[in-house]
Amino acid sequence: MNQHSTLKKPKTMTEPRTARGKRTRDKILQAAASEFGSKGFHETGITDITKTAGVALGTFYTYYKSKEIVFRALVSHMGELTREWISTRIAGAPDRLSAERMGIAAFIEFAREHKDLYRIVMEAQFVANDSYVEYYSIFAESYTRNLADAAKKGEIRSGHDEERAWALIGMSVFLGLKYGVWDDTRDPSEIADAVSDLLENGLGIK
Amino acid sequence: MNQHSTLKKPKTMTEPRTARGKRTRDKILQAAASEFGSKGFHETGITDITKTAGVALGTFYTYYKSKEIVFRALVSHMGELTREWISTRIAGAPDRLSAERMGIAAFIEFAREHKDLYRIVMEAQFVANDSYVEYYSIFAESYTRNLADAAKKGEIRSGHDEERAWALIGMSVFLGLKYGVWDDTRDPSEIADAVSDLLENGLGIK
Amino acid sequence: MNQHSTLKKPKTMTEPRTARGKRTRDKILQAAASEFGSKGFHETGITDITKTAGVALGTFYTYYKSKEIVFRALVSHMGELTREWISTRIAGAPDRLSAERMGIAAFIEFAREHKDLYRIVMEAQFVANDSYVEYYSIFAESYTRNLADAAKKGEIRSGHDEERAWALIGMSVFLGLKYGVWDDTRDPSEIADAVSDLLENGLGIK
Amino acid sequence: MNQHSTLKKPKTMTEPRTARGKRTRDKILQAAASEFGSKGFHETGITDITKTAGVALGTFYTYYKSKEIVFRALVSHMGELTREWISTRIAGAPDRLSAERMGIAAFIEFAREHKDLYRIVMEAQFVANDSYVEYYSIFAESYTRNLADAAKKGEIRSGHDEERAWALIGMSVFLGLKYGVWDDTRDPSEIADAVSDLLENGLGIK
DNA sequence: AATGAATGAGGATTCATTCAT
DNA sequence: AATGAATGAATCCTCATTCAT
Repeated sequence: MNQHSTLKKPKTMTEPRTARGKRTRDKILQAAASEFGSKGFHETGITDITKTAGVALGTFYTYYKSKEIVFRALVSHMGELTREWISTRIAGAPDRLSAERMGIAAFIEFAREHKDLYRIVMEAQFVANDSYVEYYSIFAESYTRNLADAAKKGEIRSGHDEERAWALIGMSVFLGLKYGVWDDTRDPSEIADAVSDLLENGLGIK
Repeated sequence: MNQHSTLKKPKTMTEPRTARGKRTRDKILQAAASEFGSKGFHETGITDITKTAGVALGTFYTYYKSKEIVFRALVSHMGELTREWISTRIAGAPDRLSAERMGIAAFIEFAREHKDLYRIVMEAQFVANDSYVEYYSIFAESYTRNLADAAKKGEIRSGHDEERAWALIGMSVFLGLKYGVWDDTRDPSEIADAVSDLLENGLGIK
Repeated sequence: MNQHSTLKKPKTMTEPRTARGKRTRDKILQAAASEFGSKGFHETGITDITKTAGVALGTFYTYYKSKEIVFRALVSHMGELTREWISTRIAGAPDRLSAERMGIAAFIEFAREHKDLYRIVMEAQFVANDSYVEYYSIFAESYTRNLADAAKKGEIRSGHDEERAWALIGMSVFLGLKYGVWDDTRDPSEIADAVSDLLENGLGIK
Repeated sequence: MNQHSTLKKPKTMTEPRTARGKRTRDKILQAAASEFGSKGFHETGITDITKTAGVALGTFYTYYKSKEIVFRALVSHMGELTREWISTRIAGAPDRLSAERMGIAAFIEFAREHKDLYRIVMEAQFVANDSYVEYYSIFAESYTRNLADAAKKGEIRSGHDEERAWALIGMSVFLGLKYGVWDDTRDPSEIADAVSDLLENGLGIK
């Protein structure tokens, strides 16, 4: 895409070389997460971020080339966080079906604990769509693999794994939105149980 | 029809009084759908809309008080369209299970035919969140009712209908995104079939 | 001023030819007075005027070439009104000194009764300065004449009449503003009496 | 110093923190005075101001929240300037009558030297009426006190001081307008002398 | 590394006026 | 004469980004 393999000055972008620098860069990232999360990308100004971070306006650009760049950083940071969160919580699952139930509860809890970050991911669709696609694609791939493995082990019915993976992800995402973000009065594991039957046995009679 | 009887002074907003007026207002709405859909709310300027509509800049404001207002109009317009689309397509379903399968296919087709409008609805979350919540809440309510009715009739297993409804909506939405918007090479009914087994029988063995 | 003795179409400006027309033109002028008077020239839109007048937007331009034109019409209309009002009220004055006292009271009353029009005249300074200058110049001239006559008759001390005229006008205008527009709780003739001594005897002792 | 502790979010308005900042803010204020003064509030664009000030458009908003805000700043700035100017010039007056004569001359001179600022104050009536009222009210109060004191000392006839104060202010303002702004060919002190007799002895004979 | 002043492209909205009916 | 739809120039203000200190 770079037509002229430009020699543009490499900007002032710096990986922080000092501990102080690292701290500052971190404060900014935290602040960005909080501001983007609560006000959204477009309603958040760089000054909102720097004010929250307690640094001067210009300092922002010492660590991030642009507003969009921090946003992207946040999204991939989120990806890692989510995966960690979920995998930690389903680690002890005896089989895939239990893992699914635990995963749903974990997802709702995650959404509830990290409403802000949850929002950031969704907004990525409109700010940095490639990050968004990537985020869910990584998810879907590993999900697909898990289903395939489980099917092979005979823990679940075999089927079209990719499609099932996307379907299940959509389920979790919306349950996270509804019972994590919008209505956080219900007990997550209660929801998980409620949907559990659907997962295990489907809608069909018998 | 006045959704949010805001007390702001009514400005000069007018329902078109002539046929010509109605035509113009419609051209603008169409143009807005197309522009918002392809570029997103924030990247779309009023001039983009009016250029596409083939009217002068000021004409926009003869029919819509603000950029956000058209956007909202579009979202609720979408709500109606989607519900019509789906209900038309599952009209002949013999039972709920078939209706679900047909509904998924219909959803994917809808997303594919109306990629732009699909995007608008999702972006509503960040531009007019109340419209977004309303959009899905209406959906969920009728979905919940349908499940309850079907359960009563013995067509499906009985269960927690609201939770199942949200889960199923999430499923459809993501399948629409994945196989309608992002990857439109697959046959929608093929996808519907693929997920059908999950719906009917769940993941559990036997 | 017309450099090319232009053949520009004479616009659609019409002296109303029908009684209905006259009525309409008048409703518009009344409405303009009321709107300009209460909201000021810049805050008043043509639509405010036509709405108040109960006619359609376009109708305005059937009778007045522009917003500024009505405003000017109003200012000169005002000039006549004021002069009438004052002269009526000091008609029976036995001498200039009495006339002055009565004139001040009349001025305050006028300002109070016609707060809106009073405001229009003052705003003329910034919208149609020539009208404003003319308005006061006409006033000042006749005032000057009156003083000269009175001095000749021996009713008042002789002096520099033009300067005195402007001074006295300023006095009235500010008293009208203060005790007519801003604070209308005081009795106008009481104010006139209060200032009367100043006029008659000046500030000097004896 | 916060006059109207409005509850609006404080935006990013900043008192300049550097000397350079102070200089810039001042250039802008000067430019605003000159532009508003010559073209009036509504005919002056922010770009007119910044061009005259020799800064970029955005810089304006670094120092003033809005067009109206600078205008108000100017009006109160004017209040101080006028009071200083006058009080300096009548400082040596042996008594109130002399002070009055000198005050009138000073006022005319001030209007002549600061035509622009003079205009701004008058326009305040239509742009920021509260500033206008305040401007003259402060004036009237101190004027009233001065008259009362002088009367007590026996320097002038005693009378209704508030009313006299407003009358005298009106006189000065109009003389300033007529012989300061509109017609600046006459000698101010000549005018003052001309009106002096009116002030000292009134219109009455003997 | 940190600061905050300066920049100016960009965009939404208003409104006097015109014109076709 | 009356209407109201259509026009588009004009303008205020925002905010990401740069730069001198």
